[in-house]
Parts: sequence; C-alpha cells; structure tokens
Amino acid sequence: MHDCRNEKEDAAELALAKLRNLGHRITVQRVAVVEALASAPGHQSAEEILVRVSELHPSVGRASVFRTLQLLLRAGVLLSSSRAENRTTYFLCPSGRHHHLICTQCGRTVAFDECVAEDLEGALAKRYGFCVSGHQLEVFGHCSDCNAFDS
Amino acid sequence: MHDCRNEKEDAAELALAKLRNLGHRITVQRVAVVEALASAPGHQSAEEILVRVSELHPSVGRASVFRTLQLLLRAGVLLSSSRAENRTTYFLCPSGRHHHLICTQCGRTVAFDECVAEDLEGALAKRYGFCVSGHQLEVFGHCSDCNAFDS
DNA sequence: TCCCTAGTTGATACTTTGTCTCAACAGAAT
DNA sequence: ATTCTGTTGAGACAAAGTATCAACTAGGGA
Repeated sequence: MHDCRNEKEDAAELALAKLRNLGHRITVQRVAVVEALASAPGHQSAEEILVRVSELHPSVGRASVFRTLQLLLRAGVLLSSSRAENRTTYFLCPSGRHHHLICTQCGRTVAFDECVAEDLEGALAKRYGFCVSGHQLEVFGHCSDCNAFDS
Repeated sequence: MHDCRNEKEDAAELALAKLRNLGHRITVQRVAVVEALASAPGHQSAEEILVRVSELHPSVGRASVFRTLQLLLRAGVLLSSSRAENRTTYFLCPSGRHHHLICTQCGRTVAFDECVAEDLEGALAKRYGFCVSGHQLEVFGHCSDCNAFDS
C-alpha cells in the first residue's frame, strides 16, 4: 500500500521542516537525531537512539540528543509511549496521529490506522481553547499468545 | 454531576478487586499504594506516590511501590502518561478509559469524557485476537495561554 | 488451629533515563 | 568584523525504575 522508505524520508523531512517553521535552527545534531529516528522501523528506546546517533555522528553529545527529542515532542512530530514494548519508546510521526494496540502482558505492540478522533479535535479546540496538533491512542489488552495463559 | 470522593473509593475498591480476581494477594503494601493513588485528585508522579505511601505506611519499601504500580498497569486499572504535566504520571482508572488534552508547551492537562473508541475495540479484538481491557487517548496541542506566544 | 508453600517483601545496589549548568561555539543580521 | 541569540558538549546530578536474595506472610488445606 505504501512505500515505507519514502514514508520514512518524508517523516524526517517533515519533522525538520516543522522545526524550521517554529523558528528553530537546523543543526547537524538535530538532523542526526531525526535521521536516527527515521532510520529504524517502529519504536525506539532512548538507548537505541543514542547508539544510532553516535554511529551517524559520533561527536553529538548525549544532552543534545535528549534536548532534540524534547524539542520534537513539543513540536508535535514525535510521540512517546511508556507502555509500548514495556519501556519508554519514541516514534517519529509528523502527522501527529498514531495508534497502537499494546499487550500489557508481553509488551507486544501492533500499529493500526483507523482514525477515530478527527471529529473530536475540532470540538475540543472550541471548548477548551486548545490549538490541537495531534493525538495518540493506545488500546490495552492481552494479545492472543498471552490470552492462552489467562484464567 | 459525580461525587468525587465516592468515585475515588470505588476506584480503589475496583482496583483491588481486579488484582484479587487475577489471583494476586491483597497485602497491606498493595492497599497502601492503591489508597495513595486514590487519595489525590488527578495525576501523580512516582515521587508523590512514594511520599504518600510512606505517610500511610512508612515501612513499605520503594521496590514494592514500583512493583505494585507495574502490577496495576498490567491489570489495566492504572494508566500512565509521560507527557501529561511534563513528567511521568500515574492515574488510577479501573474503567480503563481515560482521555486528556495536553499542552505540549506548559504541560497543562485537561481531562475530558467523550469516549470515541468504544466501537473500535470490538473491531480490533476481532482483527488482531486481542482481548481489549481499556484505552487511553491523549490529544496534544497548545493551550490558550501558550497560544498567545506562538507565531 | 496449625502448617505449608508459593507469592510477596525490604534493603540496597545498580541501571537507565533524563536534566542542569556553563563556558565555548555557530548562524544570521547588522 | 561585531553582536546577539540560540545551540552545543562535557560531565555532574537527579529521577525513575529494576535486580537480587534472604526473610516473611497470606491464605488454602489438613
């Protein structure tokens, strides 16, 4: 349906464009972090990102990686979950919409596409004065493997 | 509309009942953690929970608190967010459904009630073989105060 | 009631994750 | 070139969470 490599490249470009639009400078460090995020499929932990960044650009400091992650989170192009994969993970998602089905037993995570909250965003924006930039939906439960061991 | 105190008591009782039903023992330590979670409105950080637990029951160890939090997460009665309030927070929610509007700038968090994913759960259960126990929707954006400073 | 045993605990050391500080540096506009 | 502001790396620090293991206990059965 989609070409994953192009999606990833788009995600990286969109993320950097968003930073630029918000008035932030595009530095080699920030590019390295975004490329690290885009270079792997799925969610990555902090440690995985640190390793990838230091492979791409060894001189980038640890603090800059975390600063960039925070910046991307605030810009709404990066999502994080402390439940997926049973550790805190990051996922580059410039669309600001990301949905997962997470097994609370084994941490197995499945992405899905249905968007259920588009309509909601307008209503919330009006009611609370929020300027909505995206959303994240996590559905919890037990996967088929883990169900087998349940009572 | 609702009586908050009763809601909180219900939440604590439901949470403990869920643990018991899953075959876990109800110990004074676990009761203390659940009561600590239920004793404050809104989200609490790990440190706040640790303080409250040690007030309620000073002999409860740090490891037991985190073990109980993990147990409650897996049981589907506790939700956590690493974005709300700009730190990792926990929220006792036996219904398994919890929704927030989070300002990515200042961390301000507003809860809302609309449930948009009920229909989705059945479809996901069927498609992926998941036994769904709940979901968490987080909507990101800028609150009215922070909008004032945006370009 | 007492016993048995698997489940649970506290203490503590450890790891991971993330933040802070500050002097040095870099980009863009003058 | 100068200036101003945003950004960086290093490393100390803090917060959050995990692992280990001997000791303890809840709760079902005898």
